[in-house]
Formats: sequence, C-alpha cells, structure tokens
Amino acid sequence: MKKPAALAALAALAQENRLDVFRLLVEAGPDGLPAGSVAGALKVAPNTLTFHLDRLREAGLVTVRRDGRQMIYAARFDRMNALIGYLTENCCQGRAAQCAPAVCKPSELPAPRQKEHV
Amino acid sequence: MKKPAALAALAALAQENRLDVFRLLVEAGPDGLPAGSVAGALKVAPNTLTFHLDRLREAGLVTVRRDGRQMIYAARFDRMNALIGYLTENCCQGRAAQCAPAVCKPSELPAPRQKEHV
DNA sequence: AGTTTATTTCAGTAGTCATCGAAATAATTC
DNA sequence: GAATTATTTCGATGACTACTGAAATAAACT
Repeated sequence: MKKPAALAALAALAQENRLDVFRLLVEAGPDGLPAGSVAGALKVAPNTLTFHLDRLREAGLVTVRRDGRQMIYAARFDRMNALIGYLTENCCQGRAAQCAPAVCKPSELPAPRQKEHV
Repeated sequence: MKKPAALAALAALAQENRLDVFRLLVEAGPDGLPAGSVAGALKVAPNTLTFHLDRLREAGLVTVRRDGRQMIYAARFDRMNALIGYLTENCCQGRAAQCAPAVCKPSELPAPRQKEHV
C-alpha cells in the first residue's frame, strides 16, 4: 500500500459514523449488509449514510453491489490489512519485541466456509 | 481501546505530515527522535511540526521527553496495536480465514482478551 | 400506469483544520 | 549576561468536511 491510499483509508475511518459503519461491516463479514440495515443499526439518516459509505468506498475500504433495490456494502479486508501493514512497516527496525500485534485473533475456527467476494 | 481514543488516533494519523512523522517514529523505535531531526527528515517547518506532534501526543500516539534543549518524541506501540485491535475486533464473526493479517511478525502471540463494548 | 420501498443527488451552511509569519520560552555556550 | 540553538505559542487566513432538507433515481408490487 502506498501513502495516498493509506491516507485516504485513515481519513475515511477518522469519523465517528464511518468508523461505526466500517466496524459493523467488519463484524458482518464478507457477505456485507444492505445500506438500510446499516442506517437502522446506527441510526444515521439515509442520505448522510450514503455520503459516508461513498467516502469509505472511494477510500477502498468497502465494496458495493446491488441486490434488487438494496445496495449491499461489505468491508474489504485486504485493504484493512494493507493499511495495518503500512502503519507497522519497518516497525522498530525489525526488532519487533515491542510491537506485539493483536489482529483478528480467533482462538479456534470451526469450519471456515469460503465465499466469493467483490 | 474505546471509540473516542480510536477516533482520536485515526484522526491524528489521517494527515500526511502526521502520518509521515508517526511512521518515522515507528521506524525509529522506542528511543525516539528529537523534534529537529523529524523536521529535518521530513522538511516541515518547526512550528508546523510542533502543531502536528502535539496532535499526535494528544491522540496518545507519541510520548515526549526533554533531553537538554531537545524534545524527544517516540511512538507508542501499545496504542498503535490497540488501534489495530479496535479496527479488527470481531472480524468476520470469528471466521478469520479472510482476514489474514500481516503485522510486524511476532514470534509469540499474546493471549486473546475479551472485547469491550461502547 | 401508479404506489411503495430503498437509496442517492443536490445546494446551502456551520464548524473544523493546516499552514504561515512573528514573537516567545527554554537550555546551552561564550 | 549576552548570544546561540531548539522548540513552542499566538493570531490570522484559506480550505475542507459533515450535516440537513428537499428532490430525484431505481426497483418491486398492485
């Protein structure tokens, strides 16, 4: 990931509504959620939500697809991890003792079923 | 990490100069760098740099200590990792197959801890 | 076709932010 | 104690951002 992309992603996440939206989509997983569900869950006006989803999409953090009259948004985990990679690049000059990361840590995963994305 | 802290950290990083500064300090490791070295490396006016360092500090992402007439700034790796943890919390509802992280290659992983809610 | 549901577009506005120049504070050296 | 070096504070300015309300598009249902 290059600087402009990282900067765009950070700027997209640096806003309460968008951070909430992104985290909700991160929890929802690759299948995503329709815009209306997001608006309902977070109590954001639909036009305001569109504004924020648009910014998340432009920043590369979410994808959209249409399903009937619903627009389904999903988090882009590859981009999320690329951002994390950018932040921690060359961490501590390679001596990573200080930089214990904690990312997406499942103790045990039952049966990871695949799902097509984007 | 709670939402306001995560939001503050993201807002702090969502600016080109500050992102550059933070990454420079991440590379520099726990010993940090004097403000002047940062200003020189990134070619930022000293007063502008103070402004940005101040914001990084208020966001909890860097520490300062005085050494003679120099002010030494260092990245706070605990906070960086807490932010990453916040972003990836409950990732994919536990099915973390899609969320392969790439962070600072740890030798041993810490015990997973319980999340807090907003 | 007309109605309902789902989401987006547009225009206006108030608030926040980054940068600059000049001056001030703090510690060191002569 | 005066000069020098390192960093910070202050005040002003132009630019960007999020939110609101009203209208518009898109698909489904009658």
